[in-house]
Amino acid sequence: MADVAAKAGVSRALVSIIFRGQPGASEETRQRVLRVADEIGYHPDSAARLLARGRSRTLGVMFTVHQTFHADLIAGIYPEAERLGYDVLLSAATHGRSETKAAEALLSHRCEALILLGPEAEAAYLDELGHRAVTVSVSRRVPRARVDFVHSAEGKGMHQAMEHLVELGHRRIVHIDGGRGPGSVDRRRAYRAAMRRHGLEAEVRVIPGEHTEESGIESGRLFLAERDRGQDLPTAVLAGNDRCAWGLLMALTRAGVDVPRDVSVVGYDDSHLSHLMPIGLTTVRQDAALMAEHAVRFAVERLENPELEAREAVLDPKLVVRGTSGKAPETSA
Amino acid sequence: MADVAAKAGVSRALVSIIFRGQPGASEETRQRVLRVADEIGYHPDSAARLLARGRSRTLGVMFTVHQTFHADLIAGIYPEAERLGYDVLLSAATHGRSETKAAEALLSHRCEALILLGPEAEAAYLDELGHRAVTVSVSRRVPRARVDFVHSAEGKGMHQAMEHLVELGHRRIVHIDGGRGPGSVDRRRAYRAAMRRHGLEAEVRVIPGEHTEESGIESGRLFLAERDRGQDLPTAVLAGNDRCAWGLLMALTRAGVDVPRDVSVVGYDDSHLSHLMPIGLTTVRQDAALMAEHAVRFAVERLENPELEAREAVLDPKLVVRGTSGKAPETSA
DNA sequence: GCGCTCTACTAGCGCGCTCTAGTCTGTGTA
DNA sequence: TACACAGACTAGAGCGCGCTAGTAGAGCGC
Repeated sequence: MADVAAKAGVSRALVSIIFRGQPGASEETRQRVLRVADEIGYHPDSAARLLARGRSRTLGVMFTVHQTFHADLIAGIYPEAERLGYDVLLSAATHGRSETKAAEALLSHRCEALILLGPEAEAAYLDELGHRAVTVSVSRRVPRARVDFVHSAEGKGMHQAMEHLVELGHRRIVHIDGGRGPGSVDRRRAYRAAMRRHGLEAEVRVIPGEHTEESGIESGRLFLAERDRGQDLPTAVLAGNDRCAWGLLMALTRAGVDVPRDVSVVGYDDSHLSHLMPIGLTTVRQDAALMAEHAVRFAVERLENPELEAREAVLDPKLVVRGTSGKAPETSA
Repeated sequence: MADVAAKAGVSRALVSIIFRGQPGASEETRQRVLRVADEIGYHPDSAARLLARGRSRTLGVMFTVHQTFHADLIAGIYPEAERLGYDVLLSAATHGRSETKAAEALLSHRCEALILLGPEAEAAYLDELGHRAVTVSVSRRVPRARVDFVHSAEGKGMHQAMEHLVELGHRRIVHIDGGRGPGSVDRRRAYRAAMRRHGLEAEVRVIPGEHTEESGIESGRLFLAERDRGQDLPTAVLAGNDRCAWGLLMALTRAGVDVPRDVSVVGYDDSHLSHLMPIGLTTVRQDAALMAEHAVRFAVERLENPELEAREAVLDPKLVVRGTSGKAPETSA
């Protein structure tokens, strides 16, 4: 920067002004300085800028690397952040890299706010994060923590899915839950409530699972093993999310079970994968772009007005009926 | 930091030493300072650290958000980077956020090296990046650019796949290519060479595509439309990558075409999705963990020894035979 | 001529840390 | 006793910017 200033015959301060796009420099000088900078190959150093300015205008996003729905969310976060003049940095949690590490990395890189996509860490830790920086949790409710919360109305989504299945004549409806996964508790509860409402209390069955393909496959194997022992298959399965639904679909299909003739399968998320299945997946759609937008806006608004309380946005999900759900098999009535 | 120093009754310099884990502080003081820091909630500010140290020890990784193979690579990058004492920052290219933007973001956040996963930007731009920072390209060859290159031996992979198919009696083998996607050129070339070698020049057919599910679906539709017009289906298809193979599989399966009885399908990558298909995907395996390891090591080695020339690592891919490839239908001989 | 405002620009402090070049003890050695 | 030396610690410069407070000069009205 000093070199640019010297070569252009101005002070460093003016170069600074020009690179920040601030008024206070004549058009002529501006052009000259920019040209000189380009020749030298000068790019402002954001570490120094950050340090001097005290603000980074950077949002940190933590996600899970194989969670396809997160990819959809990320795609939605970038444009909104850019619109509001914020940078975005990503940090992934993977097998072998805890959420804690991912979050700390973002924080130490001076992200002003954290957007956590479906965090599974302990509530106490999330609350701590909420005190260290503006924090938004997507999909995972963290009660009593200083954390904004964006999610879809899990209850409504499950309700729609259940109505759909019951209308198709299903009674033996099983739910594979999402374990510690975000939204799981609410979905499980809504499933139970819906079953009860339809007088199907006796049929309630929740299989512990998680939001992975493997979990779906495992549940599928379980059903098949039960069938081989003479039990009936469920007529419909409400999976914890699309990935789980997919795994289940694979397991059933491989074993010659016809979906939806023998078993109906319903997912959750409507990640972009769900219409890329052998038959389109009936699923509960969460609008990723909209959720991302809300998350970014929550973060930015609280950054610009620290007085603000943590808020909650509930978006309406919508059942998307595709090919994996159909009439209940007659024999099962 | 000053607060910690004051409260612990030492100088800032000593606090710095302790937080860097350097020798030069007694165990007793060390404990005391750390305890005080914890009480105050002090975390070292990496922007300032970075500025003062002149080095960030941070690797920037650019990836494409929906490219599942990239997720596998990222999962491999973290542990290796951590082992070598480097931080990792992620920046995604998406629809609406160009690779240029993603890369510039990393650079302006002071990443010392860039690891580009399957970049599709112009070679000239990649070369420019190579001059601005240590740069490693994974999967995409950039001739004559100052960029390290990690990839698998595309030729060998395609060779194995072709031998496999020919052995199964296939002759009408079509290749859906990957367009501008990384490795496409080499794969296309290897496909042509293999066809020639087996005296199948007349059957050579390359369908322009890309590394997406959509591309696979489209190609599938094309084949089906041709069949409806009386043409024969190909007996085997070598897709550009797993995602493309998957899309193709979906399109064919939906139309009642049996894979592998009627058509064999072979993918490329062996992303973690490929064994999650209705029937396991026969595919050419690229070892993501190993590629990631090489990429990180290249970057770090060149950072610590700037004299080093850009290098190339070629890893041997390996055909993984699963369920989607089988004997050629007899009628097609 | 004066004071005023406005534009174009500059001086220099400070952001929070690292790092070099020390100082100050206490201990072993000739 | 004198001297070297290691260990524990500190002073203070400097990393590359942003920003506040300021100056110099042009233009204007009276």
